Amino acid sequence: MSRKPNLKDVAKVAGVSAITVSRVLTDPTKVSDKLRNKVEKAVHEIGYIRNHAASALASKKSGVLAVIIPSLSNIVFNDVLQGIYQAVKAKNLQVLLGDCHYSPLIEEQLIATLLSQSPEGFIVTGTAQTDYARKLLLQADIPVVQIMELTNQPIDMNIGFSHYQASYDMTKHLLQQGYRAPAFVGARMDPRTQQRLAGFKQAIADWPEPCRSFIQTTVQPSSIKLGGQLLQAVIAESDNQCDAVFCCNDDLALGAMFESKRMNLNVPKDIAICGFNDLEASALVEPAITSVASPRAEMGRQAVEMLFSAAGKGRHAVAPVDVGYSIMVRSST
Amino acid sequence: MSRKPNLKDVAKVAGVSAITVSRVLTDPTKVSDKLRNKVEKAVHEIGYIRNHAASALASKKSGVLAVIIPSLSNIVFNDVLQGIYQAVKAKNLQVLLGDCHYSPLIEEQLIATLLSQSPEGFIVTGTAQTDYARKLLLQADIPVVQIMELTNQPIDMNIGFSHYQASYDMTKHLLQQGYRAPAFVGARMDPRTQQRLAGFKQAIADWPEPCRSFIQTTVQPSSIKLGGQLLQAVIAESDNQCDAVFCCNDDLALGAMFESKRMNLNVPKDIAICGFNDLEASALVEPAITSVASPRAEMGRQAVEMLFSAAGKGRHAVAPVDVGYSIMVRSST
DNA sequence: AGCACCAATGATTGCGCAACCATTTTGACT
DNA sequence: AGTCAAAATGGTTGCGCAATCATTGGTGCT
Repeated sequence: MSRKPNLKDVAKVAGVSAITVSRVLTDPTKVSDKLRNKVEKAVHEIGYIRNHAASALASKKSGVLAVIIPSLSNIVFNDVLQGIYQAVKAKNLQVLLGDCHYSPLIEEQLIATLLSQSPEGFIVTGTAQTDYARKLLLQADIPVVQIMELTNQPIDMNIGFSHYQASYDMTKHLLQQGYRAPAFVGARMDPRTQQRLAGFKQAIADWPEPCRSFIQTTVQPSSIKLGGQLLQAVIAESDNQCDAVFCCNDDLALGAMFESKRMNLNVPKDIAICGFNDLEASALVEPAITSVASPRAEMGRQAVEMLFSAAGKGRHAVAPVDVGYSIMVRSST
Repeated sequence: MSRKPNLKDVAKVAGVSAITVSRVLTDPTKVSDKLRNKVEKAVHEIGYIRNHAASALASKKSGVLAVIIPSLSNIVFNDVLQGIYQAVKAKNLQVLLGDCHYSPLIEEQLIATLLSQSPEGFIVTGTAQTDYARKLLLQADIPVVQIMELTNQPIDMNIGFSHYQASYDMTKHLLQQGYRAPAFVGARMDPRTQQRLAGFKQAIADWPEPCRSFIQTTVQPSSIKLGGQLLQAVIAESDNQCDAVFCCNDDLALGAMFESKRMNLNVPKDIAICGFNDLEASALVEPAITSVASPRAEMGRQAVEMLFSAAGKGRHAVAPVDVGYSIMVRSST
């Protein structure tokens, strides 16, 4: 046999009908032990592997879960992915992963492409999908979960936490520690970073005593190195007045921390540094960096569970889930 | 229209035949401008998305690339993945990603599962596949690339570099710097880590002058924290004799570096520290950490290219590729 | 033994698309 | 205008499987 074996070939070898072979592969309990053994032997003997395309076409089940994240290089989404893969392992699912590079337009194209695989569920990051992307997702009639942030107008289901509120709390923490000239340092400036910036501004505005504040942002992607550069920039721009730096993520914060060492600045005396995401390194550098922790893997896991409990129940089958966050106060502030 | 639109629905709206719509989607140059415009308008209007299962079944092309990595949490494989995704973007391919958690048995199951999707190519990490996994891959009659390491018996194609040689060179560097009691610190102990350990041992053995060496390993997964613990352990075990620590990766090296600060050890005077993989942080901590750099994203990119240039050419269409490495000497040694 | 009922198995059919081949239209040339 | 080749378009069919319904065989009961 040169071509790939199909169900009929197995059936012939096993001396049963094709549909019986199919049943052995999908639900062995439906077949008697005798036939099942014969079939399994035949399958192994000729190395039969089911044709997924035909199976998906006939059954209208693709066994595929579509996931779009904004970046493969940002370790934050890796944690979420790990949770997703862990939850998916038990179920009979394959993950189709797309990286939209923080672009809603690329995301839209990816959604169209991934939808062509008839995924049984869709996980997208954030809430900034284009109108057409939303339309496609709604039309697909599959459960959709938007993760990472919370929104009032979810496409379907939603799990995340408030970056605005977390940032507000962190800024308040800085002010409570006595810092009166905090700076917000942001890179990439994706929607979640902007929400963090908004929380920072509001916390400053709400503070009863007078205080100054500085803002230094760039659309460049985050990196540790960039954190050092932005620290330099904000110190220069503030004319040495700023006494605390709230970095929009821990990569920048680590970079700022390393740079402050080089500049012989004492953290937290000369300047406080805090970040966001609570990467492992943040807790282990000296001084350890105050950061915002959130249960990312758990969020990924729950997103998958939501997809499953929502299957066939129409839109908004599961209420939005706020996974919360914690301000991990450490010696850097 | 409640059910999902299909080719015929689009054809009706556009006033053409179904096959014309199909052509617009697969090769627009085969259709006149007039019809193409009509079709594209209709597609967008009703939000048509091609059914991939049917397409794959009819055309015998799945448009899928299977990739297996040992860990999603190890940032090293992220770099490779990025390269893969970048290379795949241009081609009309989707990536099916599997995480085998460093287990050949899970890998074997994953290979079987992913093969059912009729991938047009397969990328696996390392060279430690089980015999049955190798058989399945060979039988599938698709191009296969083993990445990360080099091997004399590749399943098909192979791209990577010698972890043994890199480790040998790094150890030699330590000895040349005058350290005479280096320790190798390893976690996870996957095949590549073992190759690094072997390189370390050989370099010690080959060194003309007498020197001591220490080895501290664990099968626990790597982490920054673990790096600190292993540093403590190796110092204790060597009775304070060891003067250099070669960590099997940069996570451990960073942890060792942070820990050495806490222990008030001067790096590199009291103790040298070096790592492997050259993560961004390694170059930016103070003192910067000597490490082994390799072109990981480029490796991923090239692996995809190899799959393509090999398509239809049978086994070993492309010779093994050694992407090499560089010892990044920094102030920690 | 006879009956009812359920489990096990089989035959037919259609999922949605692209390959293949047939037909029509276009346009380049005499 | 007429001819022919090439380009554009359409009709029919089958990819391999599982849903559906039909049939067979077995079991427990009176």
